[in-house]
Amino acid sequence: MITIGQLATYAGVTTKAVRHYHSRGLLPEPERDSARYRRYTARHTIDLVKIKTLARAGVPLARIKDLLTADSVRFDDAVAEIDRDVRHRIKELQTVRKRLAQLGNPERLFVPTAVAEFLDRLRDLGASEHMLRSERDVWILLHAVAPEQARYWLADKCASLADPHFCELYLEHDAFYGRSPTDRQTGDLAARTREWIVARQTGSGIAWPALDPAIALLVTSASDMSSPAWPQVVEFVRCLYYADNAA
Amino acid sequence: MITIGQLATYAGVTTKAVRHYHSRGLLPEPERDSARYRRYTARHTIDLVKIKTLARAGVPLARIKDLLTADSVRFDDAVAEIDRDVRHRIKELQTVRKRLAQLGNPERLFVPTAVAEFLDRLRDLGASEHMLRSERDVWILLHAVAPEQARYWLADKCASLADPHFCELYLEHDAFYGRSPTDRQTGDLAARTREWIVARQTGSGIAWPALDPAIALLVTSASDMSSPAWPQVVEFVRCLYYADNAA
DNA sequence: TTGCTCCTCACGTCACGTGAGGTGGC
DNA sequence: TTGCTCCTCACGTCACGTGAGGTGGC
Repeated sequence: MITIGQLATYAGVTTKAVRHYHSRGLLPEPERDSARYRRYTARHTIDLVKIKTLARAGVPLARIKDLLTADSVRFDDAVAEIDRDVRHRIKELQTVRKRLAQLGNPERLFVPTAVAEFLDRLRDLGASEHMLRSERDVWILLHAVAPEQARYWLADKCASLADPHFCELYLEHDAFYGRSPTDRQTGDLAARTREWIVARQTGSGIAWPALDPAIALLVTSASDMSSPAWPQVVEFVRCLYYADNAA
Repeated sequence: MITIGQLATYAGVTTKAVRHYHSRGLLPEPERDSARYRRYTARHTIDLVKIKTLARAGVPLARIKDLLTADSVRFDDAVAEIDRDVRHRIKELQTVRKRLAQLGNPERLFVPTAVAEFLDRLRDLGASEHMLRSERDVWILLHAVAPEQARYWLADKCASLADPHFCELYLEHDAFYGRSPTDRQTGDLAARTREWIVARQTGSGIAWPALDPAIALLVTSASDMSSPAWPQVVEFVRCLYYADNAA
Protein backbone atom coordinates (compact mmCIF):
# COMPACT_ATOMS: atom_id res chain seq x y z
CA MET A 1 0.00 0.00 0.00
CA ILE A 2 2.12 2.85 -1.29
CA THR A 3 1.69 6.62 -0.96
CA ILE A 4 1.07 9.06 -3.76
CA GLY A 5 4.73 10.11 -3.74
CA GLN A 6 6.00 6.57 -4.21
CA LEU A 7 3.41 5.88 -6.87
CA ALA A 8 4.40 9.01 -8.77
CA THR A 9 8.11 8.17 -8.57
CA TYR A 10 7.60 4.61 -9.80
CA ALA A 11 5.53 5.74 -12.76
CA GLY A 12 7.73 8.75 -13.51
CA VAL A 13 5.11 11.49 -13.06
CA THR A 14 4.41 14.14 -10.41
CA THR A 15 1.99 13.85 -7.51
CA LYS A 16 0.10 16.80 -8.98
CA ALA A 17 -0.36 14.86 -12.19
CA VAL A 18 -1.70 11.86 -10.26
CA ARG A 19 -4.29 14.01 -8.49
CA HIS A 20 -5.14 15.58 -11.83
CA TYR A 21 -5.79 12.13 -13.30
CA HIS A 22 -8.08 11.41 -10.37
CA SER A 23 -10.02 14.60 -11.00
CA ARG A 24 -10.37 13.65 -14.66
CA GLY A 25 -11.63 10.22 -13.74
CA LEU A 26 -8.69 8.53 -15.47
CA LEU A 27 -7.29 6.79 -12.43
CA PRO A 28 -9.71 5.66 -9.70
CA GLU A 29 -9.31 7.26 -6.29
CA PRO A 30 -7.78 4.70 -3.91
CA GLU A 31 -8.73 4.01 -0.32
CA ARG A 32 -7.48 6.41 2.38
CA ASP A 33 -5.56 5.45 5.51
CA SER A 34 -6.24 6.78 9.01
CA ALA A 35 -4.52 10.06 8.16
CA ARG A 36 -6.66 10.42 5.02
CA TYR A 37 -3.58 9.72 2.92
CA ARG A 38 -4.28 7.98 -0.39
CA ARG A 39 -2.95 4.41 -0.39
CA TYR A 40 -2.27 2.85 -3.77
CA THR A 41 -2.00 -0.75 -4.95
CA ALA A 42 -0.02 -2.47 -7.69
CA ARG A 43 -3.12 -2.14 -9.89
CA HIS A 44 -2.92 1.66 -9.68
CA THR A 45 0.78 1.59 -10.53
CA ILE A 46 0.20 -0.48 -13.65
CA ASP A 47 -2.71 1.70 -14.79
CA LEU A 48 -0.72 4.86 -14.15
CA VAL A 49 2.16 3.61 -16.30
CA LYS A 50 -0.32 3.02 -19.13
CA ILE A 51 -1.84 6.47 -18.69
CA LYS A 52 1.58 8.07 -18.69
CA THR A 53 2.66 6.16 -21.81
CA LEU A 54 -0.39 7.32 -23.74
CA ALA A 55 -0.15 10.88 -22.39
CA ARG A 56 3.52 11.08 -23.47
CA ALA A 57 2.40 9.95 -26.92
CA GLY A 58 0.30 13.09 -27.03
CA VAL A 59 -3.05 11.40 -26.56
CA PRO A 60 -5.50 13.85 -24.96
CA LEU A 61 -6.51 12.75 -21.46
CA ALA A 62 -10.15 12.53 -22.53
CA ARG A 63 -9.24 9.93 -25.16
CA ILE A 64 -6.99 7.97 -22.82
CA LYS A 65 -10.04 7.33 -20.68
CA ASP A 66 -11.79 5.62 -23.60
CA LEU A 67 -8.69 3.78 -24.72
CA LEU A 68 -8.10 2.10 -21.39
CA THR A 69 -11.47 0.41 -21.61
CA ALA A 70 -11.61 -0.03 -25.40
CA ASP A 71 -11.84 -3.44 -27.03
CA SER A 72 -8.98 -4.48 -29.25
CA VAL A 73 -10.54 -3.43 -32.59
CA ARG A 74 -11.34 0.09 -31.45
CA PHE A 75 -8.00 0.17 -29.72
CA ASP A 76 -6.18 -0.72 -32.94
CA ASP A 77 -8.01 2.01 -34.85
CA ALA A 78 -7.25 4.55 -32.18
CA VAL A 79 -3.58 3.57 -32.03
CA ALA A 80 -3.29 3.82 -35.82
CA GLU A 81 -4.72 7.31 -35.67
CA ILE A 82 -2.37 8.31 -32.87
CA ASP A 83 0.54 6.98 -34.90
CA ARG A 84 -0.48 9.09 -37.90
CA ASP A 85 -0.61 12.10 -35.66
CA VAL A 86 2.76 11.39 -34.05
CA ARG A 87 4.31 10.84 -37.50
CA HIS A 88 2.93 14.17 -38.62
CA ARG A 89 4.38 15.93 -35.58
CA ILE A 90 7.79 14.34 -36.17
CA LYS A 91 7.75 15.55 -39.78
CA GLU A 92 6.89 19.06 -38.67
CA LEU A 93 9.70 19.06 -36.13
CA GLN A 94 12.13 17.75 -38.75
CA THR A 95 11.40 20.60 -41.15
CA VAL A 96 11.88 22.95 -38.23
CA ARG A 97 15.24 21.32 -37.57
CA LYS A 98 16.26 21.61 -41.20
CA ARG A 99 15.75 25.34 -40.97
CA LEU A 100 17.49 25.59 -37.64
CA ALA A 101 20.33 23.53 -39.08
CA GLN A 102 21.00 26.21 -41.65
CA LEU A 103 23.38 27.33 -38.99
CA GLY A 104 21.34 29.64 -36.86
CA ASN A 105 21.77 32.35 -39.43
CA PRO A 106 18.74 34.62 -38.94
CA GLU A 107 18.84 35.31 -42.67
CA ARG A 108 18.25 31.64 -43.39
CA LEU A 109 15.95 30.68 -40.54
CA PHE A 110 12.77 32.17 -41.94
CA VAL A 111 13.17 31.55 -45.65
CA PRO A 112 13.09 28.47 -47.88
CA THR A 113 16.44 27.01 -48.90
CA ALA A 114 16.20 28.39 -52.45
CA VAL A 115 15.94 31.92 -51.07
CA ALA A 116 18.86 31.34 -48.74
CA GLU A 117 21.00 30.24 -51.65
CA PHE A 118 19.92 33.24 -53.66
CA LEU A 119 20.91 35.51 -50.77
CA ASP A 120 24.32 33.83 -50.69
CA ARG A 121 24.82 34.64 -54.36
CA LEU A 122 23.87 38.26 -53.73
CA ARG A 123 26.39 38.43 -50.91
CA ASP A 124 29.09 37.03 -53.23
CA LEU A 125 28.11 39.66 -55.76
CA GLY A 126 28.89 42.33 -53.18
CA ALA A 127 25.43 43.33 -52.01
CA SER A 128 25.28 45.39 -48.80
CA GLU A 129 23.84 44.12 -45.54
CA HIS A 130 20.87 46.49 -45.87
CA MET A 131 20.16 45.10 -49.28
CA LEU A 132 20.37 41.51 -48.09
CA ARG A 133 18.04 42.27 -45.22
CA SER A 134 15.42 43.85 -47.44
CA GLU A 135 15.74 41.10 -50.03
CA ARG A 136 15.17 38.53 -47.32
CA ASP A 137 12.14 40.38 -45.96
CA VAL A 138 10.58 40.78 -49.38
CA TRP A 139 11.00 37.07 -50.09
CA ILE A 140 9.49 36.14 -46.74
CA LEU A 141 6.54 38.33 -47.60
CA LEU A 142 6.23 36.98 -51.14
CA HIS A 143 6.32 33.38 -50.00
CA ALA A 144 3.61 34.18 -47.47
CA VAL A 145 1.19 36.01 -49.75
CA ALA A 146 1.82 34.25 -53.07
CA PRO A 147 4.03 31.17 -52.73
CA GLU A 148 3.46 30.02 -56.33
CA GLN A 149 4.56 33.28 -57.87
CA ALA A 150 7.33 33.68 -55.34
CA ARG A 151 9.02 30.51 -56.57
CA TYR A 152 8.62 31.65 -60.16
CA TRP A 153 10.09 35.10 -59.55
CA LEU A 154 12.92 33.73 -57.49
CA ALA A 155 13.98 31.43 -60.33
CA ASP A 156 13.70 34.38 -62.70
CA LYS A 157 15.81 36.66 -60.52
CA CYS A 158 18.36 33.90 -60.01
CA ALA A 159 18.65 33.55 -63.78
CA SER A 160 19.13 37.30 -64.11
CA LEU A 161 22.26 37.07 -61.97
CA ALA A 162 23.97 35.42 -64.94
CA ASP A 163 23.59 38.72 -66.82
CA PRO A 164 26.48 41.10 -65.96
CA HIS A 165 24.35 44.06 -66.96
CA PHE A 166 21.74 43.09 -64.38
CA CYS A 167 24.41 42.69 -61.70
CA GLU A 168 25.74 46.18 -62.44
CA LEU A 169 22.28 47.69 -62.20
CA TYR A 170 21.63 45.74 -59.01
CA LEU A 171 24.70 47.09 -57.29
CA GLU A 172 23.84 50.59 -58.45
CA HIS A 173 20.42 50.21 -56.80
CA ASP A 174 22.17 48.98 -53.71
CA ALA A 175 24.44 52.04 -53.66
CA PHE A 176 21.32 54.22 -53.81
CA TYR A 177 20.41 53.17 -50.30
CA GLY A 178 19.89 56.24 -48.16
CA ARG A 179 19.99 58.73 -50.98
CA SER A 180 17.39 61.46 -51.27
CA PRO A 181 14.45 60.65 -53.57
CA THR A 182 15.06 63.97 -55.31
CA ASP A 183 18.60 62.93 -56.19
CA ARG A 184 19.55 64.07 -59.67
CA GLN A 185 20.72 60.59 -60.67
CA THR A 186 17.51 58.80 -59.62
CA GLY A 187 15.81 59.44 -62.93
CA ASP A 188 18.84 58.21 -64.81
CA LEU A 189 19.09 54.90 -62.91
CA ALA A 190 15.34 54.38 -63.18
CA ALA A 191 15.41 54.93 -66.91
CA ARG A 192 18.25 52.47 -67.41
CA THR A 193 16.52 49.89 -65.19
CA ARG A 194 13.31 50.24 -67.16
CA GLU A 195 15.25 49.83 -70.38
CA TRP A 196 16.81 46.59 -69.15
CA ILE A 197 13.46 45.19 -67.99
CA VAL A 198 11.64 46.05 -71.18
CA ALA A 199 14.46 44.75 -73.40
CA ARG A 200 14.51 41.50 -71.50
CA GLN A 201 10.78 41.03 -71.54
CA THR A 202 10.37 41.71 -75.28
CA GLY A 203 13.41 39.64 -76.14
CA SER A 204 12.53 36.52 -74.16
CA GLY A 205 8.77 36.75 -74.40
CA ILE A 206 8.45 36.03 -70.67
CA ALA A 207 4.91 36.36 -69.36
CA TRP A 208 4.72 37.56 -65.77
CA PRO A 209 2.18 35.68 -63.73
CA ALA A 210 -0.80 37.85 -62.77
CA LEU A 211 -0.83 39.12 -59.22
CA ASP A 212 -3.71 40.38 -57.12
CA PRO A 213 -3.38 44.21 -57.11
CA ALA A 214 -3.76 44.37 -53.31
CA ILE A 215 -0.90 41.93 -52.91
CA ALA A 216 1.20 43.76 -55.49
CA LEU A 217 0.71 46.97 -53.52
CA LEU A 218 1.73 45.24 -50.30
CA VAL A 219 4.86 43.83 -51.86
CA THR A 220 5.97 47.09 -53.41
CA SER A 221 5.26 48.87 -50.11
CA ALA A 222 7.67 46.41 -48.54
CA SER A 223 10.44 47.59 -50.86
CA ASP A 224 9.46 51.17 -50.11
CA MET A 225 10.16 50.89 -46.44
CA SER A 226 13.78 49.91 -46.98
CA SER A 227 15.10 53.14 -48.43
CA PRO A 228 13.60 56.49 -49.39
CA ALA A 229 15.22 56.51 -52.84
CA TRP A 230 14.08 53.12 -54.07
CA PRO A 231 10.36 53.76 -54.54
CA GLN A 232 11.09 55.99 -57.52
CA VAL A 233 12.89 53.20 -59.23
CA VAL A 234 10.44 50.55 -58.14
CA GLU A 235 7.60 52.59 -59.60
CA PHE A 236 8.62 51.45 -63.07
CA VAL A 237 8.36 47.83 -62.09
CA ARG A 238 4.92 48.55 -60.72
CA CYS A 239 3.89 50.05 -64.06
CA LEU A 240 5.03 46.87 -65.73
CA TYR A 241 2.83 44.77 -63.46
CA TYR A 242 -0.17 46.93 -64.23
CA ALA A 243 0.46 46.86 -67.96
CA ASP A 244 0.62 43.12 -67.78
CA ASN A 245 -2.52 42.78 -65.69
CA ALA A 246 -4.39 44.98 -68.14
CA ALA A 247 -3.29 42.88 -71.11
CA MET B 1 -2.94 48.28 -45.83
CA ILE B 2 -4.41 44.86 -45.12
CA THR B 3 -6.92 43.72 -42.51
CA ILE B 4 -6.29 41.27 -39.70
CA GLY B 5 -7.99 38.49 -41.66
CA GLN B 6 -5.76 38.93 -44.70
CA LEU B 7 -2.69 39.19 -42.52
CA ALA B 8 -3.59 35.99 -40.68
CA THR B 9 -4.24 34.11 -43.92
CA TYR B 10 -0.96 35.21 -45.48
CA ALA B 11 1.04 34.16 -42.44
CA GLY B 12 -0.95 30.97 -41.88
CA VAL B 13 -2.26 31.74 -38.39
CA THR B 14 -5.67 32.71 -36.95
CA THR B 15 -6.88 36.24 -36.23
CA LYS B 16 -7.17 35.23 -32.59
CA ALA B 17 -3.50 34.33 -32.58
CA VAL B 18 -2.60 37.71 -34.07
CA ARG B 19 -4.52 39.57 -31.35
CA HIS B 20 -2.87 37.32 -28.80
CA TYR B 21 0.55 38.29 -30.13
CA HIS B 22 -0.46 41.93 -29.78
CA SER B 23 -1.49 41.38 -26.16
CA ARG B 24 1.84 39.72 -25.49
CA GLY B 25 3.71 42.59 -27.05
CA LEU B 26 5.22 40.34 -29.73
CA LEU B 27 3.73 42.12 -32.70
CA PRO B 28 3.17 45.90 -32.48
CA GLU B 29 -0.43 47.11 -32.72
CA PRO B 30 -0.93 48.75 -36.13
CA GLU B 31 -2.82 51.94 -36.92
CA ARG B 32 -6.62 51.79 -37.05
CA ASP B 33 -8.81 52.96 -39.93
CA SER B 34 -12.00 55.05 -39.59
CA ALA B 35 -13.95 51.98 -38.47
CA ARG B 36 -11.33 51.21 -35.80
CA TYR B 37 -10.22 48.20 -37.87
CA ARG B 38 -6.54 47.32 -37.54
CA ARG B 39 -4.64 48.01 -40.77
CA TYR B 40 -1.41 46.11 -41.29
CA THR B 41 1.64 46.74 -43.45
CA ALA B 42 4.14 44.51 -45.19
CA ARG B 43 6.38 44.95 -42.13
CA HIS B 44 3.78 43.29 -39.91
CA THR B 45 3.38 40.43 -42.34
CA ILE B 46 7.11 39.72 -42.37
CA ASP B 47 7.36 39.93 -38.58
CA LEU B 48 4.34 37.68 -38.15
CA VAL B 49 5.87 35.01 -40.40
CA LYS B 50 8.98 35.06 -38.21
CA ILE B 51 6.91 34.82 -35.03
CA LYS B 52 4.92 31.93 -36.45
CA THR B 53 8.08 30.10 -37.56
CA LEU B 54 9.59 30.32 -34.09
CA ALA B 55 6.29 29.47 -32.38
CA ARG B 56 5.91 26.37 -34.56
CA ALA B 57 9.42 25.38 -33.51
CA GLY B 58 8.09 25.30 -29.97
CA VAL B 59 9.78 28.47 -28.78
CA PRO B 60 7.77 29.99 -25.91
CA LEU B 61 6.25 33.33 -26.88
CA ALA B 62 8.17 35.06 -24.11
CA ARG B 63 11.46 33.93 -25.69
CA ILE B 64 10.37 34.84 -29.21
CA LYS B 65 10.10 38.43 -28.05
CA ASP B 66 13.78 38.44 -27.06
CA LEU B 67 14.88 36.52 -30.15
CA LEU B 68 13.38 39.02 -32.58
CA THR B 69 15.56 41.78 -31.19
CA ALA B 70 18.61 39.65 -30.28
CA ASP B 71 22.01 40.24 -31.82
CA SER B 72 23.45 37.46 -33.92
CA VAL B 73 25.62 35.87 -31.20
CA ARG B 74 22.80 35.58 -28.69
CA PHE B 75 20.55 34.50 -31.52
CA ASP B 76 22.93 31.69 -32.48
CA ASP B 77 23.08 30.45 -28.90
CA ALA B 78 19.34 30.54 -28.58
CA VAL B 79 18.83 28.73 -31.87
CA ALA B 80 21.31 26.03 -30.85
CA GLU B 81 19.39 25.53 -27.64
CA ILE B 82 16.08 25.35 -29.48
CA ASP B 83 17.58 22.79 -31.83
CA ARG B 84 18.68 20.62 -28.92
CA ASP B 85 15.18 20.80 -27.55
CA VAL B 86 13.54 19.98 -30.88
CA ARG B 87 15.93 17.06 -31.36
CA HIS B 88 15.01 15.75 -27.94
CA ARG B 89 11.30 16.00 -28.73
CA ILE B 90 11.78 14.14 -32.02
CA LYS B 91 13.60 11.33 -30.21
CA GLU B 92 10.82 11.04 -27.67
CA LEU B 93 8.21 10.87 -30.41
CA GLN B 94 10.24 8.25 -32.24
CA THR B 95 10.37 5.93 -29.24
CA VAL B 96 6.64 6.45 -28.91
CA ARG B 97 6.25 5.43 -32.56
CA LYS B 98 8.39 2.36 -32.08
CA ARG B 99 6.01 1.19 -29.41
CA LEU B 100 2.96 2.09 -31.45
CA ALA B 101 4.51 0.27 -34.41
CA GLN B 102 4.51 -2.95 -32.45
CA LEU B 103 1.21 -3.31 -34.20
CA GLY B 104 -1.22 -1.62 -31.90
CA ASN B 105 -1.30 -4.72 -29.77
CA PRO B 106 -2.28 -3.49 -26.30
CA GLU B 107 -0.09 -6.23 -24.88
CA ARG B 108 2.96 -4.73 -26.55
CA LEU B 109 2.18 -1.01 -26.27
CA PHE B 110 3.11 -0.54 -22.65
CA VAL B 111 6.05 -2.91 -22.29
CA PRO B 112 9.65 -2.98 -23.54
CA THR B 113 10.36 -5.14 -26.58
CA ALA B 114 12.06 -7.84 -24.51
CA VAL B 115 8.89 -8.31 -22.47
CA ALA B 116 6.76 -8.43 -25.62
CA GLU B 117 8.95 -11.19 -27.02
CA PHE B 118 8.76 -13.08 -23.76
CA LEU B 119 4.95 -12.85 -23.86
CA ASP B 120 5.01 -14.25 -27.40
CA ARG B 121 6.97 -17.26 -26.20
CA LEU B 122 4.45 -17.82 -23.41
CA ARG B 123 1.63 -17.69 -25.92
CA ASP B 124 3.42 -20.28 -28.06
CA LEU B 125 3.81 -22.42 -24.97
CA GLY B 126 0.02 -22.38 -24.60
CA ALA B 127 -0.47 -19.86 -21.80
CA SER B 128 -4.02 -18.62 -21.31
CA GLU B 129 -5.13 -15.03 -22.01
CA HIS B 130 -5.56 -14.38 -18.27
CA MET B 131 -2.05 -15.52 -17.69
CA LEU B 132 -0.64 -13.36 -20.45
CA ARG B 133 -2.52 -10.33 -19.11
CA SER B 134 -1.23 -10.80 -15.59
CA GLU B 135 2.30 -11.48 -16.83
CA ARG B 136 2.18 -8.25 -18.82
CA ASP B 137 0.87 -6.27 -15.85
CA VAL B 138 3.50 -7.63 -13.49
CA TRP B 139 6.28 -6.77 -15.92
CA ILE B 140 4.91 -3.25 -16.39
CA LEU B 141 4.96 -2.88 -12.64
CA LEU B 142 8.42 -4.37 -12.25
CA HIS B 143 9.91 -2.14 -14.92
CA ALA B 144 8.36 0.86 -13.18
CA VAL B 145 9.48 0.14 -9.63
CA ALA B 146 12.81 -1.65 -10.25
CA PRO B 147 13.93 -1.48 -13.89
CA GLU B 148 17.38 -2.96 -13.19
CA GLN B 149 16.08 -6.05 -11.46
CA ALA B 150 13.23 -6.36 -13.94
CA ARG B 151 15.70 -6.86 -16.79
CA TYR B 152 17.60 -9.41 -14.75
CA TRP B 153 14.53 -11.41 -13.82
CA LEU B 154 13.15 -11.29 -17.30
CA ALA B 155 16.33 -12.80 -18.69
CA ASP B 156 16.19 -15.42 -15.96
CA LYS B 157 12.58 -16.34 -16.66
CA CYS B 158 13.27 -16.45 -20.39
CA ALA B 159 16.10 -18.90 -19.73
CA SER B 160 13.79 -21.04 -17.61
CA LEU B 161 11.53 -21.53 -20.61
CA ALA B 162 14.20 -23.84 -22.02
CA ASP B 163 13.54 -26.23 -19.13
CA PRO B 164 10.55 -28.54 -19.94
CA HIS B 165 9.99 -29.07 -16.23
CA PHE B 166 9.52 -25.35 -15.74
CA CYS B 167 7.10 -25.16 -18.68
CA GLU B 168 5.02 -27.96 -17.18
CA LEU B 169 4.86 -26.25 -13.81
CA TYR B 170 4.03 -22.96 -15.51
CA LEU B 171 1.05 -24.41 -17.36
CA GLU B 172 -0.12 -26.09 -14.15
CA HIS B 173 -0.08 -22.70 -12.45
CA ASP B 174 -1.99 -21.28 -15.38
CA ALA B 175 -4.63 -24.03 -15.05
CA PHE B 176 -5.03 -23.06 -11.40
CA TYR B 177 -6.59 -19.77 -12.42
CA GLY B 178 -9.95 -19.36 -10.74
CA ARG B 179 -9.58 -22.29 -8.39
CA SER B 180 -10.37 -21.96 -4.72
CA PRO B 181 -7.36 -21.20 -2.47
CA THR B 182 -8.45 -24.11 -0.30
CA ASP B 183 -8.19 -26.50 -3.22
CA ARG B 184 -6.73 -29.84 -2.17
CA GLN B 185 -4.09 -29.74 -4.92
CA THR B 186 -2.76 -26.28 -4.06
CA GLY B 187 -0.33 -27.58 -1.48
CA ASP B 188 0.94 -30.19 -3.88
CA LEU B 189 1.63 -27.73 -6.70
CA ALA B 190 3.24 -25.27 -4.29
CA ALA B 191 5.52 -27.95 -2.93
CA ARG B 192 6.65 -29.05 -6.37
CA THR B 193 7.20 -25.44 -7.41
CA ARG B 194 9.30 -24.78 -4.35
CA GLU B 195 11.29 -27.93 -5.06
CA TRP B 196 12.05 -26.78 -8.57
CA ILE B 197 13.10 -23.29 -7.42
CA VAL B 198 15.34 -24.55 -4.65
CA ALA B 199 16.93 -27.23 -6.85
CA ARG B 200 17.64 -24.66 -9.52
CA GLN B 201 19.07 -22.10 -7.13
CA THR B 202 21.38 -24.50 -5.32
CA GLY B 203 22.43 -26.12 -8.58
CA SER B 204 23.31 -22.97 -10.49
CA GLY B 205 24.38 -20.83 -7.56
CA ILE B 206 22.31 -17.90 -8.89
CA ALA B 207 22.16 -14.97 -6.47
CA TRP B 208 18.88 -13.09 -6.60
CA PRO B 209 19.36 -9.34 -6.57
CA ALA B 210 18.14 -7.77 -3.34
CA LEU B 211 14.80 -6.00 -3.50
CA ASP B 212 13.33 -3.35 -1.23
CA PRO B 213 10.76 -5.20 0.96
CA ALA B 214 8.07 -2.59 0.25
CA ILE B 215 8.54 -3.09 -3.47
CA ALA B 216 8.60 -6.86 -3.10
CA LEU B 217 5.29 -6.68 -1.28
CA LEU B 218 3.81 -4.51 -4.01
CA VAL B 219 4.96 -6.90 -6.71
CA THR B 220 3.62 -10.00 -5.02
CA SER B 221 0.34 -8.20 -4.33
CA ALA B 222 0.12 -7.66 -8.07
CA SER B 223 0.22 -11.42 -8.65
CA ASP B 224 -2.32 -11.84 -5.88
CA MET B 225 -4.95 -9.82 -7.63
CA SER B 226 -4.93 -12.05 -10.71
CA SER B 227 -6.34 -15.19 -9.18
CA PRO B 228 -7.39 -16.29 -5.71
CA ALA B 229 -5.38 -19.52 -5.83
CA TRP B 230 -1.99 -18.13 -6.79
CA PRO B 231 -1.02 -16.30 -3.61
CA GLN B 232 -0.55 -19.61 -1.82
CA VAL B 233 1.99 -20.68 -4.37
CA VAL B 234 3.60 -17.29 -4.63
CA GLU B 235 4.10 -17.27 -0.87
CA PHE B 236 6.99 -19.71 -1.25
CA VAL B 237 8.74 -17.41 -3.68
CA ARG B 238 8.31 -14.61 -1.18
CA CYS B 239 9.98 -16.73 1.51
CA LEU B 240 12.89 -17.23 -0.81
CA TYR B 241 13.34 -13.47 -1.21
CA TYR B 242 13.32 -12.97 2.52
CA ALA B 243 15.80 -15.78 3.11
CA ASP B 244 18.06 -14.20 0.53
CA ASN B 245 17.73 -10.68 1.92
CA ALA B 246 18.57 -11.96 5.37
CA ALA B 247 21.71 -13.72 4.12
C1' DT C 1 -31.03 43.67 -46.99
C1' DT C 2 -27.81 39.82 -46.42
C1' DG C 3 -23.65 37.90 -45.24
C1' DC C 4 -19.14 38.62 -44.16
C1' DT C 5 -15.51 40.70 -41.44
C1' DC C 6 -14.24 43.28 -37.88
C1' DC C 7 -14.50 45.03 -32.80
C1' DT C 8 -14.19 44.23 -27.47
C1' DC C 9 -14.84 41.92 -23.40
C1' DA C 10 -15.10 37.70 -20.59
C1' DC C 11 -14.73 33.26 -19.87
C1' DG C 12 -13.13 28.40 -21.35
C1' DT C 13 -9.56 24.78 -22.35
C1' DC C 14 -5.69 21.75 -21.86
C1' DA C 15 -2.58 19.58 -18.59
C1' DC C 16 -1.04 20.46 -15.21
C1' DG C 17 2.03 23.92 -11.67
C1' DT C 18 2.25 27.10 -7.68
C1' DG C 19 1.50 28.41 -3.35
C1' DA C 20 -1.20 29.02 0.94
C1' DG C 21 -2.33 27.07 5.22
C1' DG C 22 -2.63 23.06 7.64
C1' DT C 23 -1.92 18.07 9.44
C1' DG C 24 0.52 13.49 10.08
C1' DG C 25 4.57 10.22 10.61
C1' DC C 26 9.52 9.14 11.87
C1' DT D 1 11.64 19.03 17.72
C1' DT D 2 12.82 19.01 12.79
C1' DG D 3 12.04 17.98 8.22
C1' DC D 4 9.55 15.53 5.09
C1' DT D 5 5.25 14.05 3.00
C1' DC D 6 0.72 14.40 2.69
C1' DC D 7 -3.94 17.05 2.57
C1' DT D 8 -7.35 20.60 0.32
C1' DC D 9 -8.60 24.61 -1.83
C1' DA D 10 -7.84 28.41 -5.10
C1' DC D 11 -5.62 30.58 -8.39
C1' DG D 12 -1.92 30.75 -12.21
C1' DT D 13 0.09 29.44 -16.78
C1' DC D 14 0.59 28.63 -21.63
C1' DA D 15 -1.25 29.68 -26.17
C1' DC D 16 -4.67 30.45 -27.67
C1' DG D 17 -10.28 29.20 -28.66
C1' DT D 18 -15.25 30.19 -27.93
C1' DG D 19 -18.97 32.83 -27.79
C1' DA D 20 -21.70 37.01 -26.70
C1' DG D 21 -23.22 41.28 -28.33
C1' DG D 22 -22.32 44.75 -31.37
C1' DT D 23 -20.68 47.59 -35.58
C1' DG D 24 -18.92 48.44 -40.44
C1' DG D 25 -18.37 47.56 -45.60
C1' DC D 26 -19.99 45.63 -50.21
